[in-house]
Amino acid sequence: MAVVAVDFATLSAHHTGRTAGQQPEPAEDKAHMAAQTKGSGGKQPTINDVAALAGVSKKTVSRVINRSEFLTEKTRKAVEQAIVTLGFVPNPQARALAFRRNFLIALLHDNPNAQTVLNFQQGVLDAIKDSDLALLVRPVDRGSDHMLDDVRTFLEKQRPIGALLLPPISENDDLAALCEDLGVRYVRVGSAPLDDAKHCVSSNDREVVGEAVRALIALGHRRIGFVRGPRGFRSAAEREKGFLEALAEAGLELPSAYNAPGNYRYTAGIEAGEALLSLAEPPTAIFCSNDEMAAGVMSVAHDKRIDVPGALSIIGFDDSPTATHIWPALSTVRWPIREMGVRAARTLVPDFLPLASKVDESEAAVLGSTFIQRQSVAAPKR
Amino acid sequence: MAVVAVDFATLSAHHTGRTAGQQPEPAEDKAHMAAQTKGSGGKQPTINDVAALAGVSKKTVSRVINRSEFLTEKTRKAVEQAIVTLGFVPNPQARALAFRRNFLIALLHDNPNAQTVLNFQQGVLDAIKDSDLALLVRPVDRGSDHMLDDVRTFLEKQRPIGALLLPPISENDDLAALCEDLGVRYVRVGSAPLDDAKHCVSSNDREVVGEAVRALIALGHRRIGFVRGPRGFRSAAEREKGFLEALAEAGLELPSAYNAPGNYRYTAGIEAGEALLSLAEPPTAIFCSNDEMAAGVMSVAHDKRIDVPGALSIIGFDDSPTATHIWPALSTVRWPIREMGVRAARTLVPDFLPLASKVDESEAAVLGSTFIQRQSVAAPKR
DNA sequence: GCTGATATTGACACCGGTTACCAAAATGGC
DNA sequence: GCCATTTTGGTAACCGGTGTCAATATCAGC
Repeated sequence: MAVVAVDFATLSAHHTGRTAGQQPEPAEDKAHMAAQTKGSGGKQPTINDVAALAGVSKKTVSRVINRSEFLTEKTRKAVEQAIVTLGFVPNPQARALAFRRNFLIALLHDNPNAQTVLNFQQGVLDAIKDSDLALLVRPVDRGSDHMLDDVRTFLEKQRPIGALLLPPISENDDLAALCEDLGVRYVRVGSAPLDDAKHCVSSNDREVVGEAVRALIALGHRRIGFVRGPRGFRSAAEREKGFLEALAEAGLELPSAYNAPGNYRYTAGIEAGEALLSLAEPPTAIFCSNDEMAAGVMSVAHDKRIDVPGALSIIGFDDSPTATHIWPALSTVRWPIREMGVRAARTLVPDFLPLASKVDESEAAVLGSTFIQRQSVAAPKR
Repeated sequence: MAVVAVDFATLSAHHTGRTAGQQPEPAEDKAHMAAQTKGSGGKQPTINDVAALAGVSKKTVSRVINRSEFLTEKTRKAVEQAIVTLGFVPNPQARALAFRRNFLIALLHDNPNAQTVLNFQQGVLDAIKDSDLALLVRPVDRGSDHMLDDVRTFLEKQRPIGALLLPPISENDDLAALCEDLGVRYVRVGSAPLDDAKHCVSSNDREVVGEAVRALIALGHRRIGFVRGPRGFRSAAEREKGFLEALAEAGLELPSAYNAPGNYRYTAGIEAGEALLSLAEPPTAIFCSNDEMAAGVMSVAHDKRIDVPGALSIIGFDDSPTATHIWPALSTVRWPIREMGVRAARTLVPDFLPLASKVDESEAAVLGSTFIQRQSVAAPKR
């Protein structure tokens, strides 16, 4: 399931049977005939048409297309003129076949946060804009038993040059190993370095969470609660570390009652809020590992008529649309996701991108998240 | 900009100049060599390898792949065995070239609501799961002057079988005409029929908005405000019509002061809220043309200490994540977007999908939106 | 004007599939 | 058992590009 760009007739080592896919086959070798596009007034011109019109060989036209340096200006001009005249556009499939390599990169994600995926995608597109590359987007079902097989099938079918792995599936080492094994490049995106610099782009979530917590402490908060992300997620672990470090730095402790479990969902925020705000001595501030849970905590506060931020400060993480839509607007940490998309693409396929957009080796592979102050945070009441 | 799946070396009638795309060409015809994937222990098996192993001709293997009906069970078994043994996966590019048609459909969108795009996308994927098709996703910059040219270039390069147009760009007739002209099938998704049944999938927003408004009236609301969507959007017009019709039905009028402009953004909701709630006689209920603006209105209500829903009921539209994350949870209209994705795909390429998923001609092309009651609505106070 | 070196260009095979067309084999009616 | 008919498999050409490598054009130097 969840296949964005897949499913050529399935006959792989992994799925032996014939697929359910039924194809119209009125008579042998006539399959798909009914589906021919009409085109507006004829076929697309080919490289041969261009060659004929320009009075050169198709190879020369190919050279022009691929910007070979060994061409007379005169020849190039003639060919370009012919190309324009005919409205020629090289056939990507034919090029891919001849090059023995396509021009695709894949974006694999299993992200609950749609905005994150689209922002990252936008960054990738920014990066590959002036290249020959195209992007296939493919959601992955993290929960599925055959997730790895699904991805394998996808990669085998599409054979992209490389794959971009968004968290949380970027944390899956088997997935990285699979890419490696199939000879598909990969770059993992994470909250912290997940791999060597060639295979990873990350942000400094931990530090910035610390910054946010220090801001709370500076305001005078001493009783600060924490809503965790799910166990086993690197992002969750980083956020927790950053939180605990900042607390320790200030000589504060986290009572176990202040440490609420969560799974990044709104309902978990509700539960955590109920638990934390029912305590005899509730926290005056709560750091939530993502915005959705923060929204849950905040609605509990509203239900309980607890003033935010007067009686309770709340901080989230992600800077999702929710963060600005809820009231009061949520202080949160913004992940430079679009920028990470750009960086990830550059790291993945530096050799296919315009020079201008290549990764400067001197740049750190870690991009900075930002703590964003909004109305959900204030000094605690006396 | 905003190109998800594009950009083969650009030399089209529309962009004559050589692109900035720089390619590594250490020596002529050696381009891209450095980028060869290593593959894990050798090349991918081809149809020839399968044919050799199975002791048949490649044509026979091709027949197996394409499920020709004229084959002995014995032959088929032998070929399938060979395919499995070698782990053969047909090369999509080669197939596309030979078929003179690729197996791509494109999803064009320019949607502020990321969740909507991903949900729709998921529906499309559900529909094409067992087919040979793959999906290219491409954001479109509605605001750009050369939007049409960008799309044209994209379609010419990728030559997808068809394109799915999501609102609001689905409302652009020029875009539909462009597809028609290029021989690319298309299906437009809208809040109301935008085209004939072959080219459109829509929901019944108008009716459901009416239902929502009638619910308000039934609760006793008489002073009902309206926050419009942007002028020129079909979706906005439909919602407004539904609203006005329901009001008229009940013999109510919409004072012009109760009719606030909006552009689907949160800030417009804030402005509308400020305006409506500052009136000497403010509305007791406000219908907002989308959730984001509803969130804006709600935060103004909170700022003004107006109790929601006690003193003010609010209804949104979209059932975005925001609707459930804000407090109190927003009553809204859910658009059956995933289902529409399924339907749109079936309408676009019925001849490429398994029989089971073909559109039943008897089904209406209009899918039902649903009014969802949540906590933001109650009877008006006396 | 000739020679050799170098820059440009083209002929041709090939990428991995598919179709057109034909031949061989199997089937079946008489 | 024979011939017409149907099923099956093979050969060659082709889809629209690119790689190889040889052929041709250009040019500096003598």
